[in-house]
Amino acid sequence: MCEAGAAMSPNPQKRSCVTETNPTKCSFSIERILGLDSKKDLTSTVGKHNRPWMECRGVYDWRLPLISYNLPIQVDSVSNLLEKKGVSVYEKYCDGERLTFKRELSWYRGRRPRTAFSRNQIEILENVFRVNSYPGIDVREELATKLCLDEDRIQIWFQNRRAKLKRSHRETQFLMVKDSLTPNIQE
Amino acid sequence: MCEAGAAMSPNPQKRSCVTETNPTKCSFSIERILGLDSKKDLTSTVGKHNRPWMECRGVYDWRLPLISYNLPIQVDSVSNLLEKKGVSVYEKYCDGERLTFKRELSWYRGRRPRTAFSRNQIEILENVFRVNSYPGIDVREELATKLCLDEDRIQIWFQNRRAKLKRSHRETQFLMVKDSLTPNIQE
DNA sequence: TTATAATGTAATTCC
DNA sequence: GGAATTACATTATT
Repeated sequence: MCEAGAAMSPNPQKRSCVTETNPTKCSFSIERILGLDSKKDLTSTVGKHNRPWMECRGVYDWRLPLISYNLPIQVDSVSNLLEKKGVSVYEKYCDGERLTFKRELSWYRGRRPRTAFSRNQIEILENVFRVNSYPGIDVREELATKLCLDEDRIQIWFQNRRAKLKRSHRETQFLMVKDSLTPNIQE
Repeated sequence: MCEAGAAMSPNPQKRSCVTETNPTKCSFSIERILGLDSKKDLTSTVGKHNRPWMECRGVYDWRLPLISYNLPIQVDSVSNLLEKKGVSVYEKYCDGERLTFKRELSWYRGRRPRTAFSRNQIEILENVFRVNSYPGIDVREELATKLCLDEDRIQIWFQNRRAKLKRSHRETQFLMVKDSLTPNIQE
């Protein structure tokens, strides 16, 4: 998660840095003491969240059958598979062979199914957002009750909504600056 | 994160629901929606902390120019209001009147750019964490030197890491209790 | 393809 | 230092 876009944030560190070059070659021996060279098992203890939608069956079972068919496609990577035309999401769940694939499979298993807000839900959320984009826990709970949503969904919605607003502001400002800095050559 | 408050309660959403019926007939109290009942003055603490990235210019100035773009406005209604009154962006920063407004602004004015730790940094931090999740100032300083990070980042990282660990423990316990209380009817 | 729900986590604030 | 909450970057779904 952190290494993907590592060039994103400007890191004002200007000391001589051994971070990327040779981390195992530090003069002090923390790495050795801690056995830094051992294979990493950092993923074992992380990412365990409460995901009730994974447990339940029946109406709440959003997952697709795991052992129905065999995927007749050979792919080298999950991304290839994902981008392959004609391969439905349903089929993707059914391959149990490849490691990367399994990893991705479990990944799919662990993600909450995307919530599709109804029109009215959106309408109310937007109305509240216009007045207060940072509703407290009480308002969120009340909204959750009224809208038949988890409070978590409310909170996430407001977070995403704030990000969207900020994005739009940024774009607006960018365009304004761009326009103001661009002399109108046409005339 | 997203586990605030009611994160532990799997909400089956079976309550009586007004979502589709009458969205405009909500019984929210104005004060609560507006967040006026629990509004705290966060502005009094602004500037109380040491935030060198706010002061410096040049290479350390991660911010975009205050004027023209990267408008740190979130509440569009207020923003529109001010702009209609001819208040410039810079003036908005200096506005000492509106608490909610300053609250929004303070986040943008003084927020440190998100640090993207490298893979090696994370690896070392995780290794240290396994051995000691409460490193003293000496270890933190040593880590900071070796990893080319501010000691502050180290401290925050361990703080967040402890929170993460605690979260995972809590969720594991929750699942265990839930499982033990759920008789396996399928046998 | 786009919009946005969901995720992980660094950063902030208050206690 | 912990709890809660936020912004931010990113992923994945529709």
